[in-house]
Amino acid sequence: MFPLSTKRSLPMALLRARESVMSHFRPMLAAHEVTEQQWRVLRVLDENGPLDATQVANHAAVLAPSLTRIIKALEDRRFVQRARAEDDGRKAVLTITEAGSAFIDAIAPEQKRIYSELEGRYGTEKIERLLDLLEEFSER
Amino acid sequence: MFPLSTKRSLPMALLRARESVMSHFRPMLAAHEVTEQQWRVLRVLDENGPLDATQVANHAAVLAPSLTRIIKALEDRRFVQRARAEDDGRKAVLTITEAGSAFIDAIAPEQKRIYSELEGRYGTEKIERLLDLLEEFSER
DNA sequence: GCTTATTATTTAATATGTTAACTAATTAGG
DNA sequence: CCTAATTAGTTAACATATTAAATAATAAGC
Repeated sequence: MFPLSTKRSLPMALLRARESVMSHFRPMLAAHEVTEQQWRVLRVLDENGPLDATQVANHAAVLAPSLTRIIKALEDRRFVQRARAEDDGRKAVLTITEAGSAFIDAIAPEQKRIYSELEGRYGTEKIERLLDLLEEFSER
Repeated sequence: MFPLSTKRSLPMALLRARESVMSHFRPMLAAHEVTEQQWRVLRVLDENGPLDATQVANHAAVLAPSLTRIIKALEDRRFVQRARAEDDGRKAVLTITEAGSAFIDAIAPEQKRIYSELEGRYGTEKIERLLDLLEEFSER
């Protein structure tokens, strides 16, 4: 009934599809010397304004320990600033800098071009269908 | 047109869904002290008989450098044996041992139970639909 | 046959994933 | 208030991801 073979395994299918999709973006990221996760974190901060670390971790789908290291790297490049929340001394409020925003603006066109290429290859409708399905499988 | 926001990003949606699905299997793997990747490699060898390293890497969706370490770990537990291919001295032929097969047989029921639970939650049809879509997005 | 290119695997270096433990700050209960 | 529990973030330890370089064996071309 449920062969559970590696050929039709949900975790592996998700892994393969992700690897396949990411392969299109990787050269772009490498050319600009950012990792995939650093890029995600930066975009989250650019789109959603200042957030505390926990919120960034959730939005960018990285774990807290990874985020600590990622923020460190982004601070070194002056793309992100860190501050303590006034109302809660435990929280670290993260803000993207001008340089960070400029960096995103410089890369965004490339990213859009690649995404458009994917839409051309698979069709917008199919991608939407996949996104909808994936969302259903994503409990938070 | 193409917001490309992190909210509707294909790579992130795939990541989240995978994380969500894996969260159901992780406790099982931890209880038996295998990593997800070791488990994948072991199953590939169990299902497809002796294979060389490159084939295993492809089937299990791990990169060659990772496979080297994974095989090392599986050898230490006597779950896998390594040998040189007679016809090609570069190839490493990998074989699952009796202990390795027994290990899989011991865990497989748990794995099936968890998978059935997922099928109950999302419906077999929806899972099949997702698997089909994911396969389309997986160029090799 | 000898050099060159290719292939299979390993090693190295850096970054992240994952779990657990730890620190500091805040909140809850009595 | 004061202690216990919770929360936010960091650190630690180990495994994997990723890219590049190294090693060894085979194949190709002349």
